Amino acid sequence: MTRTTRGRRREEDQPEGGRRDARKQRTRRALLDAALELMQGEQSFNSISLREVARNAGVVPTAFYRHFKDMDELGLALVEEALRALRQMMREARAAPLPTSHLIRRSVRTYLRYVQDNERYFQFVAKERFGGSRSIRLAIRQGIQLFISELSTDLARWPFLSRFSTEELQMFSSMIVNLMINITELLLDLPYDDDEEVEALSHLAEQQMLLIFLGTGQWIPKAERRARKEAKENSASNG
Amino acid sequence: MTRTTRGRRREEDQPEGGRRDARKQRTRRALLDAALELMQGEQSFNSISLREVARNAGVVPTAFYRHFKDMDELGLALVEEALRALRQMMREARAAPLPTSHLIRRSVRTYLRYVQDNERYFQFVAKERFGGSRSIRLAIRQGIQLFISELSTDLARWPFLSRFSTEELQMFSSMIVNLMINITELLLDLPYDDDEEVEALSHLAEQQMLLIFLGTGQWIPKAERRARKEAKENSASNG
DNA sequence: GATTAAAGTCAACAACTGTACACAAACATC
DNA sequence: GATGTTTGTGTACAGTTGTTGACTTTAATC
Repeated sequence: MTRTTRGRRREEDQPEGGRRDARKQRTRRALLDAALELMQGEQSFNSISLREVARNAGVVPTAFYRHFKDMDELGLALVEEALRALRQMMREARAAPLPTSHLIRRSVRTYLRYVQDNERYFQFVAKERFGGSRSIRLAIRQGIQLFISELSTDLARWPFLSRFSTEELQMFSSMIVNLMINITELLLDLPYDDDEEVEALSHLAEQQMLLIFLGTGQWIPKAERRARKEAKENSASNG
Repeated sequence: MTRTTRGRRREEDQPEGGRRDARKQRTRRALLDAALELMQGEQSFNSISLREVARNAGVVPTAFYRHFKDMDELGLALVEEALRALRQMMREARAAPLPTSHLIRRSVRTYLRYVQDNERYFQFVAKERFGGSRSIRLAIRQGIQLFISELSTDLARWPFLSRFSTEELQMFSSMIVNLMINITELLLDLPYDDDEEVEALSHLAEQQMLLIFLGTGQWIPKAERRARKEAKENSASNG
């Protein structure tokens, strides 16, 4: 007759395990999903109402407050979820490093596939990156910055990029990230997932990345640039 | 006693000249300005209300309908104004071509100055590029595409870029434009116009452009690439 | 100067919004 | 099994919204 849950008495044990909490998490999820759903259309985040979200989640408006004090708080939760998922993907990609052959090709495709699978989140982030409240914008910006930094440390391990300063690597990374953000936004604006169009976007992204890498090949590191300048001045004063 | 305007009787003459029309244009402007003003804060375009705009323009809500049938129509008018101003700037820049020395430096600075001077419009466009209604998004996208095309034809005149196909030039142009869009958005998000920060952004933009141009220097045109491949195949079959 | 058309005002409406409060049900804990 | 807490419901209220329709004022036209 005693429940299987009899064992755990102390509150510290599995504080998120009860039936009650499961229920709570379920409607919380429903609210988040409802918000994402509503943003699939023309609406932006601060044009959708608390009531609309509640209605779409199959819950009465006042229940909203049991989960979020504000719409803004819900918005931040969405940003957090989106960026966490992205970081997760990055970490996995790093754990199983691709062979250098066709590396760009593969990682671009993996990424775009991921965007398609999590379209709603990316839709949200794209809209709120500049349209959202200050706090939301900041959260997104920080997420992107983190992204850039991680890519930067990855690039540092590439032999033909090792001669650059972290500052320069950051610049390269930010260009690559911005490029991918741009491609992402093009992908999101496709009327429907047309495989041919996605293929074209992949190709475009690859080409653009290649161009940047070609650029880095010709880039003269800051340190060297200074050295050359000094050499030139010396030869001028000597001649 | 006869007014100085007595001369023009026919409606076809100067259809926009009357005192009445002047008044109309004035409140129309007030409405547009009010909308821009309201968007300076946290709000996005479809979260500001018709009444709010009218109130801010010092006019009763119903007067709005004498000028726009919709908020969406007002939004499109704003896009149109913003893009027209931008095209105007481009045309002037082309009419007085800069000397090639420090060309990048100068044009970047001219552009960023322009963004600062027309901050409200750029703020609006940045927010609505992905947050707005379908029609607004489309209008903005078309404007950007036009921008890319014009830059592309300009680049075609540069000697060291003349060997590329229009398709390739379009790609280079789109990268440069996207780069500048990114810089623009960074500029708009500065808490206040801090000259030092603006200077840093200018420098960043220059560096990034330079990297792209270095990349084009190494880029093998599609036509040549095919030729080389064939040559390789021939030497393989001959050897 | 009378007539006509346009630009703006006023009052009213039904619908929707965020939030407060008292309440019912479900569950955890003793 | 009684008690207290948590999660969701129901009702209510004061504000705001978009849009109508009838109105005044203002300027252009005959």
